[in-house]
Amino acid sequence: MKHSDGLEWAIHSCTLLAALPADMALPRRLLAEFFGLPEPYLAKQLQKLSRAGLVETRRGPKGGYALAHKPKDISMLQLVEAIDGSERHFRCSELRRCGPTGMPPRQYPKPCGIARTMWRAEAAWRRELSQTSLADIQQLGLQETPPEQMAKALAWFQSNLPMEGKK
Amino acid sequence: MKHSDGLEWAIHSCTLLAALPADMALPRRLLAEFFGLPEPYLAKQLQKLSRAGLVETRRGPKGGYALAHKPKDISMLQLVEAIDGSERHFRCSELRRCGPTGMPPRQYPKPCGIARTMWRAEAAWRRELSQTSLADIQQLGLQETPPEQMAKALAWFQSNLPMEGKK
DNA sequence: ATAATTATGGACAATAGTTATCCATAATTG
DNA sequence: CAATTATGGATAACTATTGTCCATAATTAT
Repeated sequence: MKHSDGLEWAIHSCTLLAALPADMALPRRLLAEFFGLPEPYLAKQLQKLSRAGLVETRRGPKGGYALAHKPKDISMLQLVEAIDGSERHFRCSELRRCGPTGMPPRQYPKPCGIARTMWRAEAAWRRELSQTSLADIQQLGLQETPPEQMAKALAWFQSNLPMEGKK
Repeated sequence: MKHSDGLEWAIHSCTLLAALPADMALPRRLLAEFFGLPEPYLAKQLQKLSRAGLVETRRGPKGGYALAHKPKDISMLQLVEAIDGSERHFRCSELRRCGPTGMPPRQYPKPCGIARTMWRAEAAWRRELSQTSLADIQQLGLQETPPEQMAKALAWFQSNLPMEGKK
């Protein structure tokens, strides 16, 4: 019972994209290098974000990934569901219908109380996640990133970005 | 990202144990048969419950499993953690320290905002689970079990229980 | 047009986690 | 002593996650 590592990567990637100038796309090679992640697998996560409509992609030179919406309009829940799916974590296999005393389905109008209880807890979890936006995350990041790293990151991008480096 | 099937089995098993007379233990063979589950693997789940101190075990004839506490004193959270563990679902791999711009650990006094956000949501999930007891689950079960199944189950136990059947 | 850059999606392999079984052992009851 | 029952270790099958590679399609700049 754990989230995939890809989820963490995706959230960090989107937080970084959120800091980019509006019209700019970041190629995944740079994304992967910036975080020290395996590029081909990060690509899978970005594809999921793309299919979920959370990031836009542009092919070709000057292409890459960019947020499809403003940071305040992307919730953590959307990111989580894009990567880990939106299926419930607890699956009810209708154990009450199994075994020598089980009855046919129509005898059970409601989902079983155990499942309802587990699902209620999941709903509370989702509610929390839906109330935090990428803008909130970005805000936290800006507050907590050491100034030295901020400077280092800026410099790194300036010397690695496809355009500005060579201009 | 899903709970193990064993969790569902464990919760159902405990709900059944909750209905037993106080001094009675149910052998796992009967537990497995009642729900139509593979006995050796169910045994693993019961072992986890036992190690967590949620069920008591008695070996030998007339032995088996019984709740270690009153149903109202066992929370769903305890059951979930006994089976699926109490580790956080979201693991922070400190991505902010990775890559060409990462800084040494001491530069980051607090856990990263992304992790804190994910953990806040997990806390909400835990809170819900901790507020529901096995007694609540039992109550739901009693309300929702079709009367026919109740009768069938009673009869099944009477003819299969080690003692009363042969007396 | 052509060449270079970049994302896409499918196939595939390695690793880890879950599910499942078996057995020798220990404890208890009668 | 014999029967019953849980324990814990070893192991195997299965499934999901993690990770890589490649042919293809799209876009940009020259």
